[in-house]
Amino acid sequence: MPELPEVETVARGLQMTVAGRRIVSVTLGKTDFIDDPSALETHLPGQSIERVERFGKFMLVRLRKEAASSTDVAGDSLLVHLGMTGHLSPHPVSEPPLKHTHVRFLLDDGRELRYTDARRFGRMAFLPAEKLPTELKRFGADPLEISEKDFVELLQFHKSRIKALLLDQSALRGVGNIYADESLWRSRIHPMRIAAKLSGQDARALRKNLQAVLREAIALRGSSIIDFLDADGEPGEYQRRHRAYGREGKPCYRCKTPIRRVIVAGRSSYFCPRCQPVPRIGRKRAIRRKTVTAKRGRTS
DNA sequence: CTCGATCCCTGGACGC
DNA sequence: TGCGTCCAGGGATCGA
Repeated sequence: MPELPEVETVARGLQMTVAGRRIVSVTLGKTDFIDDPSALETHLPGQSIERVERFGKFMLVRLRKEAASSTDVAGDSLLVHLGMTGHLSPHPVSEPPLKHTHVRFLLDDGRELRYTDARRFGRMAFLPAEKLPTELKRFGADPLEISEKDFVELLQFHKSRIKALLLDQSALRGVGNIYADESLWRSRIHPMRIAAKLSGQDARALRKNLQAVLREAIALRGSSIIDFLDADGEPGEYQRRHRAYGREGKPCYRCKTPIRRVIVAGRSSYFCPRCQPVPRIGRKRAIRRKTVTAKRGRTS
């Protein structure tokens, strides 16, 4: 579940370990998660890794052609999404590849940058310089950089549930299920509240808490629930700090009320029913839905 | 615009 | 031990 803090951790690690290296060749395994596999084989060999950045939940590997005279001009890039189980890390070529290794970039120093992804929920795409700006415009603001004014307006203009909005990459880039739930718990906001109906005070608190949660998670190298390891293969520490996510039935850290789980925007959402009360409208809706699903037979 | 449902994919947890 | 089933979940897509 790499979200913003995990991807930031991996990107920083790769920046330290592979920036400046030249890609010698590309070896592909399964390619159904790659936009245009042959573009990787055609365009990557010979280019150098100028730097590795995070963009939302993507890693943006900025490349530089051998002959390029200046580093100011944006070059081609490789966009990598780790999905649920993706790993991107350098290994000595002598080391046998792990199971589910689908892409190997041979580097000019005798190492290989390997992409491993059991579930192949990740994505990889080569982006020529001229296509990068258009691609990046599909995404919303970085949650760590968005101003208070912009954040409050973003909420005002959306009638969706706040949880769905937080997860919407075209609204905010990088927030996933864990940090959405954690920031809502800290802000005492129920995940089903309508974004536009939140008070300005709630909206401002949510932004502050979201940013705090993300910064703290980055400082602890992210959460490693099951599948996530950073570029050095070290698990993150933030999962020990989770106050809502994954804690169904366990007591709320504030009020001891058991944490509950509901599905919002198709995702498990953990919240404290006492600290994060359901708004009146949401309550009516929830009851109506319950009646309907009871007739149909249920899913859990 | 926003919603839910469905699909993608594999491995871990759990029940028997 | 082994098998079947459920579940996790980001994102694309489709119909309501």
